[in-house]
Amino acid sequence: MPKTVRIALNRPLRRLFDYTVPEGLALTRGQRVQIPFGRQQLTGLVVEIDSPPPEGIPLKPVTGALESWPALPPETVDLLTWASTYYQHPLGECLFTALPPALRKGRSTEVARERFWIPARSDEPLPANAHRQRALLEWVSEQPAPVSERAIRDAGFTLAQIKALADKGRISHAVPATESTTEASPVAPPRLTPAQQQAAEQLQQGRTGFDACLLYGITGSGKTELYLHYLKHQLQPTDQALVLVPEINLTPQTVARFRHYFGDRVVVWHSALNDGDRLATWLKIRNGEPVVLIGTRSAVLLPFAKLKTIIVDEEHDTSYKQGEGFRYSGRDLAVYRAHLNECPVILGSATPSLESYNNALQGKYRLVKLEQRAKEASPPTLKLLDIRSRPLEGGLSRPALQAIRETLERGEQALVFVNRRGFAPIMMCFDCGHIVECPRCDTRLTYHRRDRAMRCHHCDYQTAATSHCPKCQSDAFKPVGQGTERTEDVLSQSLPNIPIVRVDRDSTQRKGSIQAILERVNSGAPCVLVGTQMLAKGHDFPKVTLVVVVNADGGLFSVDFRAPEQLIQTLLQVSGRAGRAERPGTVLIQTCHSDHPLLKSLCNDHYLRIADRLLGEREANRFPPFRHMAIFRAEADTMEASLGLLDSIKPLAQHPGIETWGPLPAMIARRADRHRAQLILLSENRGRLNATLSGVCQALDQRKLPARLRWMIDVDPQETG
DNA sequence: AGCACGCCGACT
DNA sequence: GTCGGCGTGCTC
Repeated sequence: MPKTVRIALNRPLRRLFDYTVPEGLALTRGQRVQIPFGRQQLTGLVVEIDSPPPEGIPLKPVTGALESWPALPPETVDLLTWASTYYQHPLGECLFTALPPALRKGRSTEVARERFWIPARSDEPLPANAHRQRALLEWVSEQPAPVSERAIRDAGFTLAQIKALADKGRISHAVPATESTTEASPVAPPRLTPAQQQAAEQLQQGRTGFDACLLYGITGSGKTELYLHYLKHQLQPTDQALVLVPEINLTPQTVARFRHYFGDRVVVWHSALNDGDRLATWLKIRNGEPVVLIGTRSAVLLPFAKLKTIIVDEEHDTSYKQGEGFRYSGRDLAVYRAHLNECPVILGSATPSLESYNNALQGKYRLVKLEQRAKEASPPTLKLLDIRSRPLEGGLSRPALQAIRETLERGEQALVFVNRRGFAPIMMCFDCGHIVECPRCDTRLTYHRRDRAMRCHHCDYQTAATSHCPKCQSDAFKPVGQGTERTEDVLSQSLPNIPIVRVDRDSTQRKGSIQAILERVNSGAPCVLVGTQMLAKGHDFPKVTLVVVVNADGGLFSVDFRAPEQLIQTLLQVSGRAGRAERPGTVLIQTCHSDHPLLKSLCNDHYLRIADRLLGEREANRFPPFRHMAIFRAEADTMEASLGLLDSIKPLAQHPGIETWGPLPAMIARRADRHRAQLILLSENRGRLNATLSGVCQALDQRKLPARLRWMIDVDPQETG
């Protein structure tokens, strides 16, 4: 009987395929193989060896292995197998996300692997006319060994010349020095303030093996120093470490800070890497080189061989949750990975997610607090500015504008936070009441005055702006509401000679432009920053002493149960930009609801007290984290089709201990001409919820659905609209 | 997801 | 007559 293996493919199939193993081929779990599939040749991953062969199906043999070693080590396969079940996403697609693009489609690791050469002891003569080969040999002998092939070619030699010398045995392969990723010179850990020192000691007092810590450190308390200090103390020379950061925080400054302490050990992983860099970095990780990897969400899936510490910075950040396809949470997988590896994980934030904070309260995570700013400056003072029946210009009230003026007169900088880009979120006719909508979505078009365009922020639709109402031709056709462009314009008019710097997705599209902007701002001249969410994340503006929040009311009455948490987090994060240097900061929050308890507590309480209250509300309503949530989403050409599909699966989901809500149309019911609906599942019991999801998936897989009717599952959804 | 097969409409 | 639209079914 020939041996058989079970193979996962990079296809949206919730099943595996069995193959026989040809005589003499040894396969292990996690190995890449070439296999015949229908009439195509595909790359697969071995997930089970010596699996019992299925009855009555003639098996094809594996064509061959792509490497002699497993591309994914056992721990990584375990992680992704668990994730596949937890998030109800096909195993093959999960596993393949842990491979760099080049390896997903059967490219060889050998071609891509950087070769190194050293001169060899051989006296085989070179032909008299081979002067390039002679020159190459001489050049290689002069370089510190081993010399990378890249360097040889950069020095003006060709692959043919290298090969000719290698064939004559005059040069030979060398194992690349793994020492290339050690610290250039030992640097002492960063100096800590007494408060940081105390927190550092608590971090280090974790039990051996798995240990999860929630580091609550207010903005400006110096969490990054703590991470650096911790890694310096914790990491052995051969260990690997993973530092997860939100995309926007992965700046050259952050990397430079880590490089200062860890030199060439620091390696980055983010969406802007090209396929070549991705493969090279992936191989480093896989080869067990002792890197300190700073990466975004997907870095948690890399095939670390010697992972000994994980840090998740800004753990509350919603961008850790993948919003499509394999909808995993980078933060939650980090914690599970620490479990598998029996290593510590630190979740850091000034505004911890209610999920993590609850875990800390339950004793699942240790809570370490750092509640003092590192520099002398005291925390910013928050003030509510009620704007009911106050005249506004570009969204700014007189007192707010006056405060900005005074800040500038003191030679300091101000930051204005507006939560929408563009000029105005709505264009409305004051004669007929017409509002311009997206033809493909149930949304309003945003007016972008800079390029005279109307744009949908939910699909790629865009059209030229008109000066008259497109319906009744009236010229009483006006922008309504605030966008960053409008606030920028008003500030330019009110504050002539003062630079107004807008920071949003539109103004920072060019690569590196945000860096240029930040450098200019931090050079220190008085200026006003106007921007969205982007400004609230990661960047420090030492000269900013005033933050104005144009409108805080958006999140106060939202239907999304996470809205209050996210409002508070955003406001505190943007507040944290103020007064980072010696000068204390002020935060003015414009609102029409200055007596709203949530906003009042924002000014009076510290974050954990607010979090306690919000958790209380979540508990009273049996929302996560007090029950587990999953959403079935459907989209189709009609709402009837979407709702119909969800209606038909609802009985399958109605098990004891599972509550279902809906199906209901999504908050934006039509998006890019697709009609979307959702069915929400809630349960106290994670296992039962998961089993229910599995059952419904199986039933749906067996059903033949029209091609244009799509469904998906979102476990632990971030957006419930 | 691919890819093939198959069955109808509108072109040289 | 055949080129090509995309509906359906299958992949160990």
